[in-house]
Amino acid sequence: MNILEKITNELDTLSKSERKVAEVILSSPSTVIHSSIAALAKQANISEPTVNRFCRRLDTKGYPDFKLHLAQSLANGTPYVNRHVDENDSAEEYTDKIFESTMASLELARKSLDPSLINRSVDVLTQANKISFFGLGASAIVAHDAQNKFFRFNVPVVYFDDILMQRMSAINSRQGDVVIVISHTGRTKSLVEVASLAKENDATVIGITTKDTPLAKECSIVLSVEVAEDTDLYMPMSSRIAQLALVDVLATGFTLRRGSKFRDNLKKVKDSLRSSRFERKD
Amino acid sequence: MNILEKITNELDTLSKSERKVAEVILSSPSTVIHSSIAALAKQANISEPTVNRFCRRLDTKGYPDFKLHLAQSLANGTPYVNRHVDENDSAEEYTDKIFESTMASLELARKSLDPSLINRSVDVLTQANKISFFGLGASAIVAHDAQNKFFRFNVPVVYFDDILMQRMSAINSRQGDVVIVISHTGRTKSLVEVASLAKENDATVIGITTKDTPLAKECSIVLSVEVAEDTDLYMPMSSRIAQLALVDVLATGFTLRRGSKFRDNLKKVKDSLRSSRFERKD
DNA sequence: ACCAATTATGAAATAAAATTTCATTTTTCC
DNA sequence: GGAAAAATGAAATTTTATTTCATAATTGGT
Repeated sequence: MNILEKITNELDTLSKSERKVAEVILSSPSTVIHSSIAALAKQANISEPTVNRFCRRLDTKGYPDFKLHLAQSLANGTPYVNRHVDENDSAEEYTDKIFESTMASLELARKSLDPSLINRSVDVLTQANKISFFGLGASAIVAHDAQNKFFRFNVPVVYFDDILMQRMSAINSRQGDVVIVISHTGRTKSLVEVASLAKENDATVIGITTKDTPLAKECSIVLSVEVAEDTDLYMPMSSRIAQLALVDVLATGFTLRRGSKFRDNLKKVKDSLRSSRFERKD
Repeated sequence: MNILEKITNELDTLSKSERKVAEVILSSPSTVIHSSIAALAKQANISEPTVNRFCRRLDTKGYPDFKLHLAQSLANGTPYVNRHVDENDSAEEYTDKIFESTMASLELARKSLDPSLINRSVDVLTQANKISFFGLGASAIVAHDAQNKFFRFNVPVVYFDDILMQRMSAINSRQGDVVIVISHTGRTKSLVEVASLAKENDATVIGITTKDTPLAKECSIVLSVEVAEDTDLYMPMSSRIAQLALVDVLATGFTLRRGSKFRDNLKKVKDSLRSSRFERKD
């Protein structure tokens, strides 16, 4: 949707003269939005009709419409997109790219989440006798984090990143227990089995995973987190951050549901750490 | 700066006819950016020069320039900002707020990072004999995640979230070892001590923390991650996500520095997981 | 390497859009 | 109530964008 990206993408479908136009625009887009078609044509050393044709090729109605699109792309910097890290990127470049991809993933994840399912999950969680978080690999970190949050709520909560412990725990679960299984791929065999075991033992199984996967099929509630393909460079990156944000959402929902008195309690938990820290001398 | 806000603000300094223009624009700004001055004039039941005067009153150069500003205001609706979760928020509302705050934090964190320090950190990491990640509480999760990433690089890497193990490990460190200490507050006493011990034993200490804190003072390199105040509702939320993104950046820097052959290796690590997963039937 | 066919390009003409000028109307304030 | 000031729109002008069409460049076939 971003016109600047589009120009970059279509660069090789353009004719020679049109490419000249593209280059002038890419090199200083902010100047162009204040130029007339004549000025731009002169800058690029080509004729006005060429500029016009260039605009049309990018699916805009003409030059003024193109400028509108360009202005929108320029507004607010660039919206977050997945830009791939490149072999020769400087530290600044790959830092920017990673952060931007992460933000783009969060944006996408947010859009793909179904609030009514979040609501149901929070319902179930607030009424749980016991909450278990299971994950492996990168998702283990998310489970770990979830435990760190939920244990503050003074609810029995466990987290396991060990297959055997997960199995044992799943088998011991019963009605009223909530098991949250985290897996980006939704295809990790042992986790699918754990989910299945927990379900057989009447626990409510919430899956933080991708929809339409073997794991998703075993869950009572599927919180599907969509993440752009191939953002990750052979390591889980964006997916786990989206999952963590989702855990934040669940924890927040939980505290809201419990009311203000409960939140005072959280403050106490936080304050209890004070003695372990150096004073701030403000 | 936002032209729509500006119109609203200046509404009472406008003349009667100009106000008609303002109302038409405010009621459907997205239509206006595709209208000519004549169309807009007709819509508002006033003449074209009035539209032009209206534009000038808003400090734009004329109608086309005004449309440009309008288009920019419309782009990207709302930039990511910290919006506080409210007592009575619906699931959808607090979900959006959490995700947006997270994105806002990432944006801020990115801006506050110094690429040259990232570069130096990557330098040090690629030459390390051993890498240790230490954190407690929410930062333990970040350390855990970092281990999960760096162990793929086939470098000796450890992670501890236990004070005693951290101390012992720090005391055993030596020249060529890199110790990464993670703490958002930078004031956790035991972690500051661990950093100090590691430093005394000639390890390079990298702190992922807030600058100008007791921990920062003990570090050879401080990667300071700025996070907006009081985003967090008695729990660390945004801070740890920004730290995780930073870990991604370091890991990415590491792989880039090591060249393409190294990346083939990563692929192998990833592929090794295949047998533990259900096949995808695409 | 040549020549038709296709495609790309720009000069000039045309059309569209925006702005200025100026006469008329409306409002303000004594 | 009426002169001065401000607001408004019709028409003229200017600026800007688009279309048309003739020419030039490129491509693909032999």
